Amino acid sequence: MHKIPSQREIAKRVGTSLKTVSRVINGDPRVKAETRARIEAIASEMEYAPSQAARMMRSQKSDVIGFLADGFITATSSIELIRGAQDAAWDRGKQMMLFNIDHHESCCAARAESQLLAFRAEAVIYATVAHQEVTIPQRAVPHVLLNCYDSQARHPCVLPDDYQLAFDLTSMILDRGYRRPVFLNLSARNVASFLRARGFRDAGSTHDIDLSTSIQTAVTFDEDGGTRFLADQILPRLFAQSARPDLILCGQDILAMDVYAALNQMGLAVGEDVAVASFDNQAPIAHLLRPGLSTMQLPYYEMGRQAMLLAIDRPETVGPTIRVKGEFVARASF
Amino acid sequence: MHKIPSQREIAKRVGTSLKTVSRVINGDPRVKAETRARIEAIASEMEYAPSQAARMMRSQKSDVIGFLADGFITATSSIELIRGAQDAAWDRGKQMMLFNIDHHESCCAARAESQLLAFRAEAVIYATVAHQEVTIPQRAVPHVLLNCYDSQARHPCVLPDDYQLAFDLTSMILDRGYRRPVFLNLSARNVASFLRARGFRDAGSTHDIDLSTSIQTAVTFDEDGGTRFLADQILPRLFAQSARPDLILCGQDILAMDVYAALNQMGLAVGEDVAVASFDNQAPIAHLLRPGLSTMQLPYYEMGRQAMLLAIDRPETVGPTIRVKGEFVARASF
DNA sequence: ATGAAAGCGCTAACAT
DNA sequence: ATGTTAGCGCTTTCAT
Repeated sequence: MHKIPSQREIAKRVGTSLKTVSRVINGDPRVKAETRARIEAIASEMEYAPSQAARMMRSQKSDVIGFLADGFITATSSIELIRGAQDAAWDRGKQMMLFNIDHHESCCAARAESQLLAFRAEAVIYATVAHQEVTIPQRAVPHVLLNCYDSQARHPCVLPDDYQLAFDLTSMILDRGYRRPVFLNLSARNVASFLRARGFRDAGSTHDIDLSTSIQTAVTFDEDGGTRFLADQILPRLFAQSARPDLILCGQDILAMDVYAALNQMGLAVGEDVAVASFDNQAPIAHLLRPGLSTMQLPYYEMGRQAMLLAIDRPETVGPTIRVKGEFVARASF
Repeated sequence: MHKIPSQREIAKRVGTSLKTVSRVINGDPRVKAETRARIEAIASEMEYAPSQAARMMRSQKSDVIGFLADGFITATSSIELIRGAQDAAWDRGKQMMLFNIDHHESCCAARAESQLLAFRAEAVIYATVAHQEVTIPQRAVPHVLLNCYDSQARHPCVLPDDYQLAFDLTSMILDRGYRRPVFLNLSARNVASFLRARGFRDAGSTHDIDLSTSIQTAVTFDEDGGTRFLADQILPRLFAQSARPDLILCGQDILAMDVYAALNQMGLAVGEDVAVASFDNQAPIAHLLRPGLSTMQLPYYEMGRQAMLLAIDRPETVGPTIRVKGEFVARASF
């Protein structure tokens, strides 16, 4: 276990002043090339590494950005948010500190907050697993909301453009000639679902097709809070009608899994008898379903990046709402 | 944007010495109750928050543990590792710093390392997505390996007990009366798969059943590095034999998805005509398959915790290998 | 191009 | 029970 030397110790060994060493370490050009080389050699030999603590203290800036992930991080989505933010922080020479918090246990959030205060975090990103409204009061430290928005717009925020995602995907569907798409949406309690339903409907209007009756909620919650999908109840009903759907649009990839199963059970071949499309939360599922599921990928990585850039560049407390578009990933189901 | 006061400023307002304030902040009991109350009141009124930077500098300890996540964090498994470590750090008053690195881009790992040095991290956890062997030389900062082990055992490590997982699951299968289980394993390049195959076989031996010919590799990699499962090729062959399998054990939940599909296609009802069991990587899949998939859950959360505890409590560089057992999650497929 | 001095906020060590 | 002093490692400011 080796003790990391200080600039003073390097200065002593090199026979120069502390300040000159500091200049070299910080890449200040006003040092004679020869002196610089000597110092660099010795520093590296002594395995010098600057002390962030001392730097923070003296310069009064921490280069730390906090990331509060609210709700248990289990979904792939949240990881993409984190990765995007992490990479952006990294690019800008900032250090991101991650905390999993549970909004419902206030003690937990409070501890995270005091940690971030102790590190003098310059900004905080508050991210939720689902696109939702939250209530975050104004704070001393600027906050950026990620995948959520404040009820009173007190903070800048970065959101998936769910309306546009649905609008674009539906337009693509109609452009390819499908005429009777049905949207199996997630719970309408959900902001994303609400926006997507509107995007779906509006894209229909643009093509002179009334899709307002082609939207169904295909998920319920059982007593113990578990999610249940209803594809196997809804689809047989739909296909019993005279005008059968030609495409099933699923609110989530995992719902698509159920839709595939239900369609198979009904003797329908996905991609041939009926097309399926979805919104992408879980790449591995979309990839492994057969035929591969064509999905509108949510821009979580990019959202994470944007949030971090806002956090770094906009010290103001209020700010813009950024909506990020998705990217369509074509596979074989549609 | 409020400037956080220092202990000195509080001392001035209260009319006491700096050190007394320090005592109160740090919960030192040797302060008159009355003085303590006054200081606490003022501190809270001034919104005092201790400076971690100053603390680190003076006390020469950082309370920071680094977490290097090698390979892109996409799998649910990695998040559980991170959550476990995070929670343990938290409980012990440590701060965890997370970095995603890509082993193949050395620049990236180097940057993470210098960051951790700058923060004077007390230990580093190096975690991989897959259970594998790695080569990590001895370092100045103690390393704990998580989900991987050093080729020369130079570091303590925490691993899933894949052998035991398979042994226990297989024993359970045989105890319940199944006599012809088949193990559709992942690639044998994989350490976990290798160990599980042995556990499967040995559990068979314990029951006087030879399972050594009941193990098949059910995954290949296509040119572009994508994974392909072979359930639909393997299963029909197996079921064409006179002695049909009575249970399919899958190396991964996502493979089980394919197995369900293949069995359905063959007109076999999972849970009735044939049982299915699996090793759990992706809870949502296991939960949503119908019937629900019974899986041996990998102990990622617990592994993360253990690794963090090792990192905190064992400053030595070398150390033990900890193998963590899984927990069986019963659903309806077996 | 180089250096000296001060001080960031805190705590360890040692008084009183 | 409380206070004084010194110094952690660095950067800022001001000299030379």
